[in-house]
Amino acid sequence: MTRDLRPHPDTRPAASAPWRPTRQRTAVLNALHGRTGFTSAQELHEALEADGVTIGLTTVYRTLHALDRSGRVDVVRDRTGERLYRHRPTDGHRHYIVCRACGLSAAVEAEAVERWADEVAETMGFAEVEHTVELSGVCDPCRTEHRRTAAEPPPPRSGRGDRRADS
Amino acid sequence: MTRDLRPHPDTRPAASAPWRPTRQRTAVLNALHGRTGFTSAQELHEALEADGVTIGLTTVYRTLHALDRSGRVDVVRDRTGERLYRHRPTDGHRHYIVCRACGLSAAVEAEAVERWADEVAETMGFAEVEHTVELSGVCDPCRTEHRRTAAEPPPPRSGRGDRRADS
DNA sequence: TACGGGGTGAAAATGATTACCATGTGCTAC
DNA sequence: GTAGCACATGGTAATCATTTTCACCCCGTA
Repeated sequence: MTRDLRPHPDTRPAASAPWRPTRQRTAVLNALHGRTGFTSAQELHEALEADGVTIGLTTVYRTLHALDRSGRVDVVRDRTGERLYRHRPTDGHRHYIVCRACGLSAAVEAEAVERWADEVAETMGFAEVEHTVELSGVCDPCRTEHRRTAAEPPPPRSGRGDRRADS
Repeated sequence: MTRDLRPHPDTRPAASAPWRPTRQRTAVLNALHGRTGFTSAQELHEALEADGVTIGLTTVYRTLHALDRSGRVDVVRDRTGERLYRHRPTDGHRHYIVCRACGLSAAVEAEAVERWADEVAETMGFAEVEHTVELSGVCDPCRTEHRRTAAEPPPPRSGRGDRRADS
């Protein structure tokens, strides 16, 4: 029926466990810093293996989870529901707009939304409110390119997260 | 790797096809109107079968898809990524806040977010911008109940979407 | 050296969603 | 009413990201 939502026992103990910077964890972290856009766990795993890093997919997922919990990465979901990760460039909660065609991601100012979420929570009498805001669209370059190559969809430029328009 | 994002050929033709109100489609629609909260396709299917309606899971998914495309239902994703559907009470794009404990859902005023999204789209040079806003929390009743029954998590009151605090 | 607590990862399991495809059903023209 | 056709249906088999399992490794410490 519904997937069990309780934190699964596999990752839960880490809540209080010390963070040991193992070879694999460091590799994941580095890989995340290397890429500037959003990346899926699977992509990350492939990239690591391609770079000669021996690491299990399980470990990638586990590490990404841990990073998420400790707020060191941002997570979005693409339209298929797949989770995409990205190292959090600065502190604090960030939101992004992602190009559906090329994966370009750009941080956006979301103060307004944060305030709105808090407000809603209060007026509705909800506690422990979490919010997810996902913005997607087609960036300018992709749009113009698309106009040129009428028929085919714009070729994904260089993987999902290899470009950026941050800062 | 990444799931194929193209609209799959199985449902695509319906884009221009007429909407035939078949027994199954009517049943799905009725079931959606009967429930006031968000419901997963699987839950809906179970409920229908329980009500004596013979219908394939495939058809439920297909119908929900069609309703989504035509804007007759709202869709959110729970934290596992599962899609939850709900009939759209009025016209226009609506946003909700959903209780993680009991499934209670309430429509919230989201003008602010809409405006913000449009603004962001424009300043970032993105077109065809879509936004997803998901708010979840713990509603007041669940909170008090939880305080009383210390240990166990608050018992899901009556299925994911059987309560509401709309209007 | 034995022990113990993370960590790791291959393989199997899970579970929502889709694809396939043979069959059904309701119009419409004749 | 019946043939033809386009849309619909639904069982079953994939897909596919993510989890779980569990045996094993690594490393600091007693």
